[in-house]
Amino acid sequence: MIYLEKYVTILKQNQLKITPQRLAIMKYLDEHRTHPTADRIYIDLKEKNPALSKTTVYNSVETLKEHGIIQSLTISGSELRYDFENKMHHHFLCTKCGTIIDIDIKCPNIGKIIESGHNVEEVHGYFKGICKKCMKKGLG
Amino acid sequence: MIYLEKYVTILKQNQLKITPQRLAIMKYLDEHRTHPTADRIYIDLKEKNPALSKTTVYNSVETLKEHGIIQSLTISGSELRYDFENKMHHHFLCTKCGTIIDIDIKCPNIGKIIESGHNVEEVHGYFKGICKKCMKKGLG
DNA sequence: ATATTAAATTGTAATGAATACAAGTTTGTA
DNA sequence: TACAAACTTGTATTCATTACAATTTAATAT
Repeated sequence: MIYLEKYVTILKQNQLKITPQRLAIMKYLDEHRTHPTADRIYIDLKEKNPALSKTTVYNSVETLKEHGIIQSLTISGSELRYDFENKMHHHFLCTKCGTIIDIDIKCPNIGKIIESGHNVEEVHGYFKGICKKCMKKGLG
Repeated sequence: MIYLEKYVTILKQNQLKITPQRLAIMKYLDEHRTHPTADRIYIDLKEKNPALSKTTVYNSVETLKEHGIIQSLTISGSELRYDFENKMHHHFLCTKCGTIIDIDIKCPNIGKIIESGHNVEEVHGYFKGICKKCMKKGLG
């Protein structure tokens, strides 16, 4: 379990208890950068750990999010998705293949909003359209 | 009903049938720039028109959205919200009072994404934090 | 005007993501 | 080793949204 040290350290830094469930969820999110839903995480992790509860997954991702360890996306509308990458970046949802692509840009408008008196805590940039791959396939 | 001409024109331009329900929904959205949910629209319009069906509201806002007459937001996560303003702008959700404020800025990053080969159809910029009013009240 | 037909509306039932809750278990510490 | 707080589990709900079939209405042609 030495390879889980990374996640143990993060949980300790956040004064969160180290549980096998949280470690499994963090490892899963770290290794699956596909912006999965809580339900997807649950289904996949349940295979190796049948005792896992859906509530645990929902609670865990919420806790990890509250501590800024992971971030959540609402780009697809009907469900929350999670991303182990917690630095600011944008997302592109392909309406053909459903893939969510990371867009590594920062929003240059935050300054203006802060200047106008609001306190900005989260920034989300979502683009929707047809991705490069689908365009090349002639699906555009 | 002369004051509904504006919405009649929009529906005609989009080759959509002119129904009292659609007119009422468009008028409501035009006059309530609070980014209401379909359910909010339903509850409020049902008062004057008890025969209104929830399904009609959900169908109508979806149709209006498909035609680009209105736009939808997923900023609050658990529900879809609608906005009569269809030009590109961003939104700020205050986590204290729940207000969604329009932010009249355009995203300067779209060009880069198009250059990289994706076809961009929708752009959403969401900011979350504590709004100016709540900050002044000392709620920050 | 009237008939026609495609489109829209209605109401109920079903789905699916997320949450509430109470009981039991585990973690970290004393 | 004992303890309290935190975490996990499973079930039962909630709530937004969708599916669907029957009915009604709007726009067009007669």
